[in-house]
Amino acid sequence: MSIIFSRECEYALQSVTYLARTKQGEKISIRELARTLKIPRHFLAKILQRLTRKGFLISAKGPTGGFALSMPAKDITLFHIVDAIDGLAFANSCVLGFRECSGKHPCAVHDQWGEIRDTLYEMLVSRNVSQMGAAMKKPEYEAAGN
Amino acid sequence: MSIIFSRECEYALQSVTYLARTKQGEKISIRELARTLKIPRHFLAKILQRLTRKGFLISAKGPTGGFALSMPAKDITLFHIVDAIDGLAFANSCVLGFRECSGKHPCAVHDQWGEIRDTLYEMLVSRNVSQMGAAMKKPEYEAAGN
DNA sequence: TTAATTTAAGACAAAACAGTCTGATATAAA
DNA sequence: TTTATATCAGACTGTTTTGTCTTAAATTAA
Ligand code: FES
Ligand code: FES
Repeated sequence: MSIIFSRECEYALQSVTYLARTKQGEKISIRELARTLKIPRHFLAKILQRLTRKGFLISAKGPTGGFALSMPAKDITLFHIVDAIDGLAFANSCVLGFRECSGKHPCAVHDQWGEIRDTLYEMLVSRNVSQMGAAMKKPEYEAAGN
Repeated sequence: MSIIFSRECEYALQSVTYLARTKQGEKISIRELARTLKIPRHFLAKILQRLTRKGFLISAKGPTGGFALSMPAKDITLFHIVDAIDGLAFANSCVLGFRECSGKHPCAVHDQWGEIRDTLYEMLVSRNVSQMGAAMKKPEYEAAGN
C-alpha cells in the first residue's frame, strides 16, 4: 500500500530522478530503467509515455533509442511530476475524508493537518530533480551516469 | 481518492469521533450514523463490526440497539483506530515507494519526509477521540449528544 | 533492403478496494 | 408469543488500480 502517492507516481518520481543523473544527451531505455529500478516493464512504458506526452521527457524509437529529460533537471520539481500523475487533490482535501476542507467548518485535525500539508507542499516545490538525483543514496542509482 | 487513510479508515475515524460525542450509555444505530455522516450503510456496518471485534466498540442487537464506545473516549487515540484499520505501514515506508526506508540508504527526500512523518505520528498519538469530538466543527456533528 | 531494436498504443487480466445484498441471529416491546 | 428492529456474517458485485500482452510504427545498422 502506497502512502500518499500512487504506485504510478512513485515509479514516475523514481524514473525521472534516475534520468536526471544521466549525462546530457544520453538516452535510457525502458528495459534498463525497469531492470535497475525493479519496475514492471510495460507498466513503466505507459508511465514514461505519459510523461512524454506531458512534455517532461523526449523519446526516440529504434536501436539507440530511449528516454531523456526534455529540459534541464533543475527546472523540474517533484511538484510538477506529482501534478502530472496524481493531481493536486491532496492540497485541499480533508485528511479525515470529509467533503469539504476549509477553515469555515474544520474537522478535528484540520489545523495540524494543515501544517503537515504545508510542509509536504514545500518539500514538493522546493526540490528539483537535479538535487534529487544528487541526494539519492539508493544503490540502484549508483550505476547511472557512468 | 483518499490522501493517506483508506476510505474505510476515514469512515472509522469519523464514526468513532461521532460516538465520542454521545452521552454515556447512549447507543447509536448504523442507520443514524450512516445518514448523518453520509456513509454507505452496509459498508459502515462492516466497519463498525470490525471495530467491535477489535474491542473499541460494544454493540447491542434488537430495538434500542446500536453501538457505543467500549471505553472512555479519552483512552482512544487516532493512532489506535488507524492501527486497527489501515495498519502502521506508513510509519516506516519510503514515500517514494522504495522497498526499504532507512538512514543507511536514504532516498532523496528521506529526511524531509521523516519530519513530516514524525509530525503525522505525533498528531495521531497525541489526540484522543474525546478531544476530537469537541474539536469537530462539521455541521453533521452538531446534532450529536442531544 | 532486411533484420533487429525500441517506443507507441491500446486491449486485456489480475488484484485491491469500495460498496451491496441477503439471510441469520438476537432483543425489546406489544 | 409474535412482531418489529437491530446487529452479524459472509457472499457477491462494481470500480479503480496495477500489471501484462500483442501488434504497429519508427529507427538504426548490417
Ligand atoms: S476539514 Fe479536515 S483537514 Fe481540513
Ligand atoms: S528511504 Fe525514502 S523516505 Fe526513507
